[in-house]
Amino acid sequence: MGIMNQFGLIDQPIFAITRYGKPVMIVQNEVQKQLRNFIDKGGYLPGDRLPAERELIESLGVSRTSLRKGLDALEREGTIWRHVGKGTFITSIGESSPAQPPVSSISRQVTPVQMMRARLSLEPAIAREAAANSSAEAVGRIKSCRDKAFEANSWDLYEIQDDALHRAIADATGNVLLLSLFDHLNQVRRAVAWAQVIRATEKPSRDHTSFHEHNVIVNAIEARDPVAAHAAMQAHLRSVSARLFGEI
Amino acid sequence: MGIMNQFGLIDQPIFAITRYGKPVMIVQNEVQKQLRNFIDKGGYLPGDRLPAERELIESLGVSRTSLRKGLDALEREGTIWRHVGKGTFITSIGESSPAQPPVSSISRQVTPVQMMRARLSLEPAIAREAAANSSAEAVGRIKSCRDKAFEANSWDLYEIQDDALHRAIADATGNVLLLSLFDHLNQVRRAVAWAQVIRATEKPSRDHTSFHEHNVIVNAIEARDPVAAHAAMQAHLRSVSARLFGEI
DNA sequence: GGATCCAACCAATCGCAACCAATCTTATAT
DNA sequence: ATATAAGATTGGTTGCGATTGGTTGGATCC
Repeated sequence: MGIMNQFGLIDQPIFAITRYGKPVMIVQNEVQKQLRNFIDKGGYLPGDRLPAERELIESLGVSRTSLRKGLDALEREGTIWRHVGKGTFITSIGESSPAQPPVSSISRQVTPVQMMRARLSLEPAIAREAAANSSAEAVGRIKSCRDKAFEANSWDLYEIQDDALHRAIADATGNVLLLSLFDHLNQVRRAVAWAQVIRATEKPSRDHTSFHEHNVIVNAIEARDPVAAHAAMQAHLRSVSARLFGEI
Repeated sequence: MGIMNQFGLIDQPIFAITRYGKPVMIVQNEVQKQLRNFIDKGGYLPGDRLPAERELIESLGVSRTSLRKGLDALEREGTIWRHVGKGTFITSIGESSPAQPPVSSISRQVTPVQMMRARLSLEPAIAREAAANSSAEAVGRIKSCRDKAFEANSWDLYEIQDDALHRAIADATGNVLLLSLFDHLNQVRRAVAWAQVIRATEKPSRDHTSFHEHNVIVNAIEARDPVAAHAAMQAHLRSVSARLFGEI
């Protein structure tokens, strides 16, 4: 390939001096013209794939070196787009798709213990932020959730309200990003819980330790005590963890 | 599945230049388009089961590899879900997740300070988990990243290597979910940083405080000292934060 | 001397086929 | 009738060969 400067390939002279002293734009590589023609006549639309280079050199009757020089120009210009192993494509507008792996894929790989450790990594910090930043209305919503969870008369309903409580806390941070992280975690948690442990362990004793723990958390947040909120949430999750696995 | 890079599947052109200024909405996986069409024409309703992959490749006339790539996209998008031994199903409304808002939306709403607080909420905990669980190979990768960051001779390159270092730490937790949370955070961070602060602040002093902080973190992880790792990461982020905002 | 051509090689990707593990179905034994 | 085992089906994974854009070095031509 040619020499690179900071803008790209140094390729053709931009202009030349005729014998009569009049500058003339050279504009294009001969091959470049052929390529443009080939694309137009061939009816290629945005997104379409051009023939492979090794085929093009036969269609156009040029060497691969100069073909690639022409393609380089077209790519620099933005007309085409190339990628090794795939081919050369007519440029089109696509969404930049960041493409996180789907939750189902994650939930398949993550073990219940890892899930618990992830919750322990994130949720106490969220409780701390909530204590530091929550508005009065947010605290009100949290307390409402706590009460509904307490009054829940079925195990399923309790889980729903427990979910809502934890999410209300994340919402109380006033930090969209933290809320988004919590939601992401929670989505995976639902998938994992559904597929694995929870249902296997005993469902009975809607023991009141969780309710007490909830109270400690909510009180710490209402008291705007970040350290206590962090500790309370950590204790709560450790308690849940202990019930599931018998330890951390 | 295709090869993953740190952003996801390598697939179609990420961006393109509209020479005529008119954006042309195109490009999904091609197969993805076919699949969407197939689902619509086939009258599949939420909860219905799609034909097996080995049948679909005949109906659509594509290879199983690329079919699965299309299905991956649809699953990530939430329109289908799959389970080994059962099949592929159209997502039913009940179990459809609340649809995470796209990264772009979040990055628009989140302030740099909130971003920093989110990092402070998650990354120290990740460092702790890394110290507790990292394998020897993982530590090696981390140290390699640290060295590359140290040797970076441009600010841009440093940022890239710094990114890689932090991600290597998240990877060292061995916890797919934590890694996924980190990636989610990082995606938003890139969008926010790009749009707002970072570039506005001074770029000069590649001061060595960050390098020293990196060393402290890496050493703590290598020493398998979770508490120290947590503290070191927290100190590092506080230091970065101080440089950006002048305080926490 | 510089551009061009050619051939060989590299690395990313794709298509294919075989294999794995979870699940469902069916047959068989008690 | 129920329980258990064997087989079939399904999504998930891996390895191989072919294809494709990217790169390099030497031969050739002006």
